[in-house]
Amino acid sequence: MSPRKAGAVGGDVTLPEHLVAAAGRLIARQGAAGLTVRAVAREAGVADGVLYNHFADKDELLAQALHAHVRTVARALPPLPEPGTGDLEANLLAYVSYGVEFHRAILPAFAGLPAQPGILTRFAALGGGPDLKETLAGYLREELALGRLSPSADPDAAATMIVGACHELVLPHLFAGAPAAAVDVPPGFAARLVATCLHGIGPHGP
Amino acid sequence: MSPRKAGAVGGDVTLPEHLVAAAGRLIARQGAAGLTVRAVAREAGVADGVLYNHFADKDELLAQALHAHVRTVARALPPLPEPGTGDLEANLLAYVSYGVEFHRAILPAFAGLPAQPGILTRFAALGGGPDLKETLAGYLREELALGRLSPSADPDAAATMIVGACHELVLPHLFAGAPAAAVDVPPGFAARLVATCLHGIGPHGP
DNA sequence: TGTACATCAGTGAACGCGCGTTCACTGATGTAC
DNA sequence: TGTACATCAGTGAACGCGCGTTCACTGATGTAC
Repeated sequence: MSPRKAGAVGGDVTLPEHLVAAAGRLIARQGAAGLTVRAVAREAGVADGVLYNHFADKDELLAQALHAHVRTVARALPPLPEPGTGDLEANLLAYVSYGVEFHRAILPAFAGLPAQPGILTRFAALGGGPDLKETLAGYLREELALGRLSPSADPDAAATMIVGACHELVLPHLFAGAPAAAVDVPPGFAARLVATCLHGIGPHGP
Repeated sequence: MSPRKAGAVGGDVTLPEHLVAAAGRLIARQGAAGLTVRAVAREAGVADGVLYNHFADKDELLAQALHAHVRTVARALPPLPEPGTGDLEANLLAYVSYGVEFHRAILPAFAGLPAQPGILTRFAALGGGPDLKETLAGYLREELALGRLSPSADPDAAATMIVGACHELVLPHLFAGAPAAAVDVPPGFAARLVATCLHGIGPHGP
């Protein structure tokens, strides 16, 4: 009852998993936008058409590979700080570092995808990725409730600015054609972002 | 010595200008990423191949159309405030409004283009677009020199956060497949961003 | 145990399509006489 | 002024290519006897 096995699928990995992993490697290397099903098949070492035995179409395979890629990246990052623990400034710094690293690894994979809405729709149907802005806003709301922030602090506005800054440090490189790995943040810049957010730039500040 | 005129080119507009304008209309409507040369020719009301009499290839035409689109958008926006004039908070608010409007109009046109580096390279060779982050940083540097900001204010960090927030308000819509026009910023959110940037969220703030 | 057969996931050549691009041809206009 | 010709930008059918997808075929494995 067992039919033949695919050429390059080894061990206890199923062929769909093998295909998702191969697509994920290509996504990490060159983004999801320009991928072809033949490139995925070659990377996986299997026949061109085999993906249609396990996935409805190319979009479904790439959406699953994107989802796996995002989870892989998130797993490799250090955990985010808990409200009320440790130094506030250090915690915000951790959020900024996390955001920059996360977007450095994630944005290149998504670059170009707005032109292919099918993949994004299926990716969203899989639950999408973690929402860093909402996570940070939640963290700030709790710190505010704990009295560790100014009573007039605005968690949503602050989270939008901090996460936006993380985007801003990565995005221009994508549009300049630079490789994703070339993104480097000047030493101390994250600390300057945190200090600006904590103390403000207005004339009444310290 | 005058050969025939293109079908739909009227008045004193040259055919290259007519093609760039047609491509610009399509870019404003649906972005540059999925455009085909046939769609541009149909929009312009001319033959498919005529663009190759005036442009090296598709990338050159689209890069010029993008450049024209960006200039058109920038012309339609109100001028940015000058350092040392008017109310500081109102000036920052003007920068935020400008940034949101600018990105709302510009980002959809560029969505998907990182997958087509040729267009971006040619666009950059045309001088690219205005660098809002650098413009805002320059403004803040002058306000700092005029003593209208805290002496410890960090213009680059603040500009990165403010422009990043403008991106952040527009980008998620692009990745959710929403039409560009659907981007709406909650009333007063720009003011909250400015207040957060001016006064900070730290426990020592007001 | 050994042999013949049935199963069905994997295979990869082929299909249809849309793309960017080319180029032989068209025809409106200026020139020559 | 009227007629014949030369010019050359515009035209659009056709080309070559790569894509996503299909499907008749292959062959390793389990089953029957």
